[in-house]
Amino acid sequence: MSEAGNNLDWISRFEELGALPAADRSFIESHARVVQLGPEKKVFAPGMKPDAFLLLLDGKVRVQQVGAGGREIILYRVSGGESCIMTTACLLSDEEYLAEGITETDVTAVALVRSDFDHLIAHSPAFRRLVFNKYASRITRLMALVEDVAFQRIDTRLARKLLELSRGDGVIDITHHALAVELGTAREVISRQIKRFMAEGLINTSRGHIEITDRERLENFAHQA
Amino acid sequence: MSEAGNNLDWISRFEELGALPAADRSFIESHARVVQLGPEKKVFAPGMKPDAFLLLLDGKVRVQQVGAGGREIILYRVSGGESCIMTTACLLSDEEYLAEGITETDVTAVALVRSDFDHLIAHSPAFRRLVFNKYASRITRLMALVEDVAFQRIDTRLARKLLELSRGDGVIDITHHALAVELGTAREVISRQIKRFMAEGLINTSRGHIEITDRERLENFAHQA
DNA sequence: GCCTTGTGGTGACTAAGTCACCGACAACCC
DNA sequence: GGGTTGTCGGTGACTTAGTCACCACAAGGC
Repeated sequence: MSEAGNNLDWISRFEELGALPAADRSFIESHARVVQLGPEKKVFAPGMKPDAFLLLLDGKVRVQQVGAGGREIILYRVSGGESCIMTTACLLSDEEYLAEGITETDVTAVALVRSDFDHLIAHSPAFRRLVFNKYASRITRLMALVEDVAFQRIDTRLARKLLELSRGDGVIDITHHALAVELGTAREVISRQIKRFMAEGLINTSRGHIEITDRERLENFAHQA
Repeated sequence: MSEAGNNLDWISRFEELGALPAADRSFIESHARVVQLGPEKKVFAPGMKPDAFLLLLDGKVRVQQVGAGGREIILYRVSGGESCIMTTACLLSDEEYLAEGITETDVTAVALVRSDFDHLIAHSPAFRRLVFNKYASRITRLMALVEDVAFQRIDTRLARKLLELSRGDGVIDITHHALAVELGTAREVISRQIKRFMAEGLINTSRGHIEITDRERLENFAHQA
């Protein structure tokens, strides 16, 4: 974890921070630490307790859970401009992390130690809004995830995930294993489903690579039921 | 929804409210509405938006999601002394309810309209703590639920649920269908698992009734993996 | 008595997950 | 180049979970 200088102009890049009153902005500027991390680094792990509030400026962090049998599932991702609710939740309720957070890209974040976080929450309505708006909408997303896992067929879930991950050109670079982790299932299940999609002519695949060839029919799978 | 007088002494019954500074307490007393509801009433449903913050004084509300195929799963319960995060989340982020809330007993609650809620959040650190502590710990519970649904076998999950629901005497009055809703699975799956537990001598059952006869071995099922 | 509703039991089937293994291929070292 | 190693993906055989259709029985209303 390397530290960068404190006098970058990150605060203006971060739109919602830019909207804060001048007093809050200068409080943050003088108290926050800017932190940088490479890709595939662990930000936190189960059993740890957060010591600082984190605001992502740039990059992406995935938060995933590891089950008993070693299977994993991705709960959500935090990207530039957002804070991690897991961290906020644990800070607020003084609990341990249950999941792990892993950087997926180079990441730049702002860290505020607990006492500074408490001070801002207490004194800045704008900062409170910034923290709790995202926080709240993440809860509804988590509930939607429960429904997804409990009730949706995996062909539906895989089709959705492929569409979500595909860039405009319908190309995805990902392994079957990584897709299994996205959905919290087993690699073989993904492999077989991918084979079926390919037999149907919906996609083309090669090692570590998937190409959507019939987006329309794939969307039919995604939106069924 | 019937209204009771505003001058009950509910505020002292609610320990965490009792800890609030006098100014906050009197603000709540003068602005809050006390609401009473019978059992099995819908408090909110998917698509609605909350218009007031709710603090449960007495009773129990279950929050559950209905999936596409009509299957249901219970996300969590709110009981006396707690606020409903779903409501708080939707208030804070201006979103619609995704799940439904149903009273399980007679319920007494305190309702604070949005503007009064905002005022307290802004001006009372103690009220903020009260709201967000529970809020935060509920998030970690939701994540644990995701793991449970995604990775645990249903014999494990059922054993756990039976132990959780059993009173001290190991007696539970519940139908197979209701158990299926608790776990987000199908009634037949529960019926068969119950049959296996009975064949193993772990429980005794009759219509709408389950009795744990070998708690120790049932706990082995619950704690496996 | 009959009829309706709620409850749970069951067989036959499909879907999903597990286990064990294997082959293809890429990366790396020598 | 050849050899080793690790990742990636394919597959058969099996178990577990969920679905579908139907039936039997109990409780309560009429």
